[in-house]
Amino acid sequence: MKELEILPIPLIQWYHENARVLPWRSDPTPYHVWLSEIMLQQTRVAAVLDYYRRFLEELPTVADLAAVEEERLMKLWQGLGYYNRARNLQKAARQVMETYGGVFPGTYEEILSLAGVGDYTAGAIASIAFGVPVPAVDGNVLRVVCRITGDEGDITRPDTKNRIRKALLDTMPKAFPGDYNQALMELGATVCLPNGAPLCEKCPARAFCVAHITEQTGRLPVKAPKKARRVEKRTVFLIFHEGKVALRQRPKKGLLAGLWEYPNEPEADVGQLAEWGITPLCLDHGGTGKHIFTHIEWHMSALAVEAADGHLPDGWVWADRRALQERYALPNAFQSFMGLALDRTEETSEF
DNA sequence: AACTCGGGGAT
DNA sequence: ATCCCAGAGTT
Repeated sequence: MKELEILPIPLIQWYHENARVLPWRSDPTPYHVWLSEIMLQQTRVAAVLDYYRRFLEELPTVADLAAVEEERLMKLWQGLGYYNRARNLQKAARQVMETYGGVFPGTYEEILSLAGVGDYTAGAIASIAFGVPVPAVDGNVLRVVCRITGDEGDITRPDTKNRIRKALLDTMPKAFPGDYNQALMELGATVCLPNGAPLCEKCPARAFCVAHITEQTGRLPVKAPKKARRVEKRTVFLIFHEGKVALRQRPKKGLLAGLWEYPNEPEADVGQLAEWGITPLCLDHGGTGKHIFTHIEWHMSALAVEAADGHLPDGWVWADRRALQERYALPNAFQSFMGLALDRTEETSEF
């Protein structure tokens, strides 16, 4: 592993010259670093920027986050995905308030004990916000290290990840662990790109990178193939009455847990409305939509319904246009029906 | 170890 | 279409 011993100085030099200007780098308090790291889990920098700004604008401190209404929290997270990150974020904020008296803990083990914080995120917060010399091994770091050292290990395997974490711990510059960890990630995000398209001419490790020298960047890192998605057909019901649309809340666990949605069922028809006690006055096609999750693909066909009266099953709500836009958190899966819903809802005085 | 959990941008 | 992203929690 002698490549990792040579790496720190040229990499840190490169990082100081090429680091992107990012909002969580300008004032890296533990709260800022933590929030950014949670938002950045499996999510690109570009997708996070606006969410990060809006979130801190409304919830500038850990205490604010601990106290905010869940419905408002989910609205702030709407569209970012992996919604349990938001719930765990608040759970952890309450841990910080109650267990640590409102002061963000500074050791790797304490940070790791927070909800939603795993070994990567604990390492990132500890090193960046507190200067603790621990690695932060994400997908970028695995790719960079496997290429530079010519590691053939399957990066989807925990033992490969643990081996690389240990190698980094033994070779990282202990004086500036935060910059080193961020430099590894920055290199992976901007130069050592995936899918065999790295910009090796720009890489500070090009002189000693095993994958570059032996022309194996297209093959490394080794990664086991992932399982195929399953397709689900769903019928979506856009039910209107007096300028409002019917919404229901999804179950507390599982896919899109706790978010609001237009009622939908697997391959249902108008008969479904009777089961809900809804009398359709007129029916239209509401268009179609496709949404691709990581492991599921929804093919949706919508029915637009004008209801004869205001009756709905327990727990469902009538949302006017403003509530649809500003109150209820809907997943992006239903975005293709938003245009029709907005057309057929009205602003009302209620909220 | 395998599975679940979003959404989007790049190729 | 496929890959993969500053991964973590559950089973």
